[in-house]
Amino acid sequence: MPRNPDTEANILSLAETLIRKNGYNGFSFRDLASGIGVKSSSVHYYYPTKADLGAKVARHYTDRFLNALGAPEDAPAAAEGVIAKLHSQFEQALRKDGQMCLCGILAAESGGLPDSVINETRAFFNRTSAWLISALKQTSWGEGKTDTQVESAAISMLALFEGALLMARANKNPDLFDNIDALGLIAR
Amino acid sequence: MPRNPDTEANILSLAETLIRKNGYNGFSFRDLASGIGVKSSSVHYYYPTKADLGAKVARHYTDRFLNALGAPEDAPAAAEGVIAKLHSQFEQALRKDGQMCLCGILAAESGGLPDSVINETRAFFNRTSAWLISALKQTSWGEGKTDTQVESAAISMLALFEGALLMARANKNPDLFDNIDALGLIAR
DNA sequence: CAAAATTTATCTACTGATAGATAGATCAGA
DNA sequence: TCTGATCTATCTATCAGTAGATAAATTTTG
Repeated sequence: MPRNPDTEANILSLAETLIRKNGYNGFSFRDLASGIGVKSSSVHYYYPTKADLGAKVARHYTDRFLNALGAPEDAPAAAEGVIAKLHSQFEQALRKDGQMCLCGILAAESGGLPDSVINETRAFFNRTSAWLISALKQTSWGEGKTDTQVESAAISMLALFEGALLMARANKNPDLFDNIDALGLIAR
Repeated sequence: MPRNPDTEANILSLAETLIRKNGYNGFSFRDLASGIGVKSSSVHYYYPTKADLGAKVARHYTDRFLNALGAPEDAPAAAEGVIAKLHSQFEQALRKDGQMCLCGILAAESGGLPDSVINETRAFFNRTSAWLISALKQTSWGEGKTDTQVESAAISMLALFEGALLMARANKNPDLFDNIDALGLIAR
């Protein structure tokens, strides 16, 4: 039996997959353990509690998501490009076998989650909308718009993408995600 | 111990509340039983399996939602009015102690739900978007628009509302739902 | 109408499976 | 030999679901 130095990372990765498929209440330490070939006590060794694991999965997901977006200053100069960038970022989540955005599903379940998990979920939306607001302000569309207008567009855009993921998933129809009208949100 | 003839309805109602708070995997027959003051076996008496109960909760919710919308022919004549009607319908869900749309949370969890529950969830989106498409086609905004354009706007609108509910809930900030820009989706 | 049969609604008590979590042993490598 | 990582074994609590009893209400029948 060779040692596997990647156990910790494997747990985190599988936990993300399972949460995005079934939600926080839809997986167990035993699922993780059997999925990567260890015992459930070994999972507890790296992540003492489920809340601890959930919070770290969310943090990891958020960091990766924002890292892929890059610095707001490097965002496309046209608002259409900013939208396209965010769109493709969310679309990757969906195409990778019909998965929800991790924080979308956590937000839906947030009524009964441990505080640490909710806090990380909130951080995802805060950080992503901050990126979007910065990126949109730099575009020519953003010129002459008030802060309130830009913020409203940013939040609406995030909501639109999250909701479209939700519906595409329920309908088992990823194409639905491509047919949404995000450009309408910057039509005025 | 007086008999309670409303047990069946009480179960359905509490099940809806609990699903909207914690999700399908976040409540148990025992939660229902203790919540309404019977034993869990009595819950099984009315709803043999959890899948059965889940599907009936979803069906009941969808019927109530569409009934409140009324016939598409009776929808407001202006597209702005149609949007306002749908908006207020979703807002009620949120204001009634920060709850998600039932089918929104079921859609998020749909990767691991029984087929009967998924089917009812899908029916909610199909029926609601059908209403919205019919209602929008009657408006002056709908004149001259192609079927594809109207359908895209309708689906985008539903997605926007569902996603905004999600975010408002995660942020424990219902006001977020009021600041979204649904009118942008009919700006062109 | 009144007795008998049936149905309805609830209970107690239980099953096998699974949940998250913990204690203590073991084993490999520095 | 000490430390990190994994194991076996177990705990308590809870899960969905079932069996069988029971009391009351209802329906059927003589």
